[in-house]
Amino acid sequence: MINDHPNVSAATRARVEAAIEKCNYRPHAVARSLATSRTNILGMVVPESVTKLFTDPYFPLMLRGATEACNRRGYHLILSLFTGSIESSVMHDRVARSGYLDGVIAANASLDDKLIPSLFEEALPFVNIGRHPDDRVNYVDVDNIGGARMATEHLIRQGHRRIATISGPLDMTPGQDRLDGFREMMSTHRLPVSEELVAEGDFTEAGGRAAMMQLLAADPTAVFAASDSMAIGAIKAIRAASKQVPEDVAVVGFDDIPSALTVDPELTTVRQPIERIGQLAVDTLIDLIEAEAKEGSPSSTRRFVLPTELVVRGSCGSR
Amino acid sequence: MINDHPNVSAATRARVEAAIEKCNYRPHAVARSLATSRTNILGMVVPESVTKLFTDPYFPLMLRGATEACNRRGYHLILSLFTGSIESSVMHDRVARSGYLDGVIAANASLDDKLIPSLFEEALPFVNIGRHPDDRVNYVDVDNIGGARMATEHLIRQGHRRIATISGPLDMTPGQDRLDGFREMMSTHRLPVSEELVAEGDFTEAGGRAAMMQLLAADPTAVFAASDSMAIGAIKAIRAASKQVPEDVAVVGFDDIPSALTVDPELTTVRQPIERIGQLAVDTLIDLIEAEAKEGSPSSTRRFVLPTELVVRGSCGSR
DNA sequence: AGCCTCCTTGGAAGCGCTCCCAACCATAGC
DNA sequence: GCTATGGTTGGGAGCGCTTCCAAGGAGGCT
Repeated sequence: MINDHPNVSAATRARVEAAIEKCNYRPHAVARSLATSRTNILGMVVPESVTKLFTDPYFPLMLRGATEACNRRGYHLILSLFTGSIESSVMHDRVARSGYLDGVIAANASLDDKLIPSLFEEALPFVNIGRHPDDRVNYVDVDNIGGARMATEHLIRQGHRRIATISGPLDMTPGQDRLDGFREMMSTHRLPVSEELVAEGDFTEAGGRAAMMQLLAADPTAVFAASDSMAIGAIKAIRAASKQVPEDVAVVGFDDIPSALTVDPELTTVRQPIERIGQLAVDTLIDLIEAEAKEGSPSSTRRFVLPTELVVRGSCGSR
Repeated sequence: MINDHPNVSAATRARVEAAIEKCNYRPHAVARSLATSRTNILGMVVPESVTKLFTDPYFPLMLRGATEACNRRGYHLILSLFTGSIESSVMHDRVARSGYLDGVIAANASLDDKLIPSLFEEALPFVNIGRHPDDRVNYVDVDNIGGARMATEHLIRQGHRRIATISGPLDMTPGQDRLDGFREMMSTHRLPVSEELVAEGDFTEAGGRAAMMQLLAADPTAVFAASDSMAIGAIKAIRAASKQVPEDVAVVGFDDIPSALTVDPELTTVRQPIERIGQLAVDTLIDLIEAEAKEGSPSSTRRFVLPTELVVRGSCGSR
């Protein structure tokens, strides 16, 4: 009875522990898993649409938060990137039915991603990163709408009227929400948003650059980019058009990735607690798994929306 | 006999497969693992000294290569970042003795890292990323010395004589090797390398910037940075000192990360096949595991050194 | 037609652990 | 001194798979 059983005498315990020490014994995790039907392994699943963004600093940071929580709570993390070369139904099966996973974190599964239905089918506990309309889905998200509102309002307060936005992909909820927040705040201030002031990016620097080149035709005095990578791309496009940031065009980003501090001028941005998201997703998932094990039935849905915060630096012209 | 047994009649096989289909049956991976003592799970271990570099694009790319190979060959990958908050002996144990891993990839374990001895002790097959002097260690590396030589030689050919370098951390082999390559090529051309022309960085952009600020005192006409992130930092420091790249100071980096193309001017750099490293490490590890399972004894040591390639762009002044 | 061989198939053991239950011992109460 | 009680310990079943072996069946040979 290695497992902290309450009714073992201290003497026996000591004797056993001495023996363990002597033989250098380790319990065999696989055998234990078979007996308990628990593996202490979680899956982190990155859908194909998101894998290409994997080099954005967002993912490493989120992953670092997730692994930190796993380390702290004694779990392992299997990383599954859907890499296109394998059919995604195979990957879904491998994740949902591998038998190795106690639970899964879905990294920004889009609303129509088939991953989530197959997770339900296998009754595998999971937490999505990013909101999801199905009310059985547990998720951890950040206040994208609020953040986008703050960013937009800040630009409006600076006196800007012709404000453009580079949205994220509109099939991803953060892309959608940040655009919604922008539109709402513009409309609150009765500022029109003509279609030439909106360009869809893909969260990458190259995409931001391309979108900005297009937006420059509309001659905005400010731009709200839905990610820092895109904001950095936008700054480059603005410079390439021989304009100054922030004098000619003010720029605000979203994420507060490390390089927001290393661009010139430093990027005004909406900070989201990226590592915290990974941590919280893992902690929530483990709580879910352990509650289910204890109570025997799936526990109530858990949802967290972390606050975002405007960080004012040089790129918006207010410093 | 689900497992491709040779002596099963076609009819029986078909019947069994129909039943499998009908009951929606999946073999229980954990039970199978217990019986075969194979899990098809690999570990990717990132030592503490390297975890802080985890947001550099290098790791996501390498990881993407590694997961691609795992997907292709039907393995899973457990990601272990040593996050300081947990004592590293505990982490070593959790990796080497978890019982879940068929093998391990050590991501740039430094020469004195205790991870490698504990892997030997458990007789767990492993592949290190980066060379290792112990001749029992399998590894995958890139030709860091050759790459550094090419970069340096290119600058010399451009007519530079006073060439500085920003090295990586000298307790990591790539840091050491790239500095060696630089020194060798300088010495080949009988160019002195005074100590004021060498600054140690930490592979980060901030570190590169700080190192460059220091080097500017020595007034070099060119600088070889041992990573692109550091090169980007260096460019910023050069600009901050009101100098031009490449006119006043030519810059060459190392890695060819995606943002080498998005800096202005585009970065001349030494390309290393980052995703390929991850892939090759996984493929080698799996080969090792499967050979060992077949032949019963540890197979011979495998070592790969991938070539590097100079990519000439704008930052070195030759275009 | 009988026998041998090879192919096929079903069954049992075992992987190393947990969990449960029954047996045990010691102590205390009557 | 005997039973009741509670705390302790050892043993057996079972988790779901693989692997090995023996029994059964079909076909070919003499």
